[in-house]
Amino acid sequence: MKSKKKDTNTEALILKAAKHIFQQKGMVGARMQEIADEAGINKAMLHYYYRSKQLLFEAVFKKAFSMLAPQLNEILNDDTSICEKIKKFTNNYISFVIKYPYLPNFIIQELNRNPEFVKKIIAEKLFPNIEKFRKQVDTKVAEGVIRAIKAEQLFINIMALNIFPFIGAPLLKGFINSDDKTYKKLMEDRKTEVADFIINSIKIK
Amino acid sequence: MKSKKKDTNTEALILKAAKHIFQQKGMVGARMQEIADEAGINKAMLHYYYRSKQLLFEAVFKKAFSMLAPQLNEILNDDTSICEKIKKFTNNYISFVIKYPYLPNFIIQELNRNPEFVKKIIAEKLFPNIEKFRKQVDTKVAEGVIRAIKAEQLFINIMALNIFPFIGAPLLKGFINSDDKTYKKLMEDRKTEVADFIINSIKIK
DNA sequence: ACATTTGTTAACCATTTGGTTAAACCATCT
DNA sequence: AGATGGTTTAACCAAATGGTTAACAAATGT
Repeated sequence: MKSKKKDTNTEALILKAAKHIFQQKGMVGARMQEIADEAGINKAMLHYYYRSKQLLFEAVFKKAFSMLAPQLNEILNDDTSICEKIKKFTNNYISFVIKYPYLPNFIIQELNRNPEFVKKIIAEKLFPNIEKFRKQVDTKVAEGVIRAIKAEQLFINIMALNIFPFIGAPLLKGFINSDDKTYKKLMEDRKTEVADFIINSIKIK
Repeated sequence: MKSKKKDTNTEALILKAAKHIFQQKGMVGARMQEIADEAGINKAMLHYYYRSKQLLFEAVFKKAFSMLAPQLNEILNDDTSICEKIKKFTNNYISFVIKYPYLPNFIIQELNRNPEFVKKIIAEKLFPNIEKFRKQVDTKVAEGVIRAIKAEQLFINIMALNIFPFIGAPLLKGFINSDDKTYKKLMEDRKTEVADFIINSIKIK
C-alpha cells in the first residue's frame, strides 16, 4: 500500500485518538476536528488515511470489539467445568472493564444505534458462538449437577451481572447513593461476589 | 375552550414526537426538524414552546424517568417480603419494558453522556432511595432467612438481570443466534426465570 | 366591532460539520 | 542536483443545524 519510513506513525496516532473520542462521545457525538486535535495533526489526514468518518469509526469499533470478544471466549469455548469458567470469567472480565471502562458501553450503545452492524461483525467471524456452552449446560442439567435452566438464560444472566454494573453505573450510583470510590470498591467485590451469586443459584446442594 | 386550535394540543404533540425521536436517536442524534416533521408542525413551534433543544430534551428525559422510577419503588419501598418483591418486580418490570422498549436504553445512554444530570434529578426528588431496602435485607440476613449478601450487591444484581437483557439485546441476539421472535420469547420466560434465579441464590434452604 | 393576546408560518441567519483541494514538504532514488 | 511519490498543511466548500424574525391568523377580552 504505502511507504515504510516515518518513526511517528500517523495512521496509528489517528486510530488512538479516534478510539478515545469515539468511545467517549459515540459516533454521532464525535467531531472529526476534535479527533485531529487530540492526535495533534491536520484534519485532512483523517480523510487521507481513513477516507470518511464512517470508515474511521468502523476501524475503531472493530478494534474495540476484537478486544472484548476474547474475554467472552473464556466462558463460551473453555474446557473447564461450568463453575470454574464462571469464577474465572467474572474475575477476569471485571478486571478488564475496570481497565477499559468506556468499552462495553461504547459497543452496546453503537449496536443499539445500528443493529444491522451485528450482521457485519458476525460475517467477519469476530463473534464467539454459544453452541459449545449450550451443550455443556444441557449435559450438566441432565446429570443433575446443576438445576434445570436453559443455557441461553444462564448466559444472559452471566452477561447481565458482569456488564450492567458498568453500563448502568451513573444510575446505580444514584440509587445506592455512593461516590466513585465507594462504587469502585463495590465493583472490586463483585469479582468474587458475582460468581458466588450465580453458582449459589444453579448448583444443586 | 373547544376549538380547532385547542383540541389538538400542540405542546403535547411536540412532546410526543420529541419523545419518539429522542428515545430512538438520543440527544445528539436527534434533529429538531425531524421532531417538527413527526409532529406535523413548523420547526419554530418547538422553540416557541420549549425554547431550546436542551430544554425540550430535558422535558422528555424527565417524563421518561418519571415513568421508570415508580417501577423501582416497587422493590425499594414496598412492604412485602423480599422474595415477594422480587417476584412482583421482575414480572412487572419486564412487562413494562416490553411495552416501552426504548426507555431503559435511552435513560442509561443519556446518563452516561452526562453524569451530572443525575444530581439534577436527585434534587428534584425523582430518585427512589435504597435505604428501606437495605434495612430489610440486613435484617433478613441477620435472621438467617437469606444468605449473607450486601443489600447494594443484591440490588445491583436485580437491576442487572432485569434491565441488561433489553439494553444488550443486539449483542446478546448475536451471541445466542436468535431472531427477534425467539428473543422475545426468552424475555417472556424471564418474567419468572429471573425471580427464580435470584431467590435460588439467596434463599437458605 | 375592534384591539390585544396567543399561536403559526416561511424565510432567514450564523455557525458547525464532514469533506475537498492545491500547493508545499520531505525522504529516497537516479 | 533534480525528479519522484508519498505525506502534510491551510484554505476552502456545500450542506446541515439550532435558532430567530417578522408578518400573518385565530382567539379572546372589552
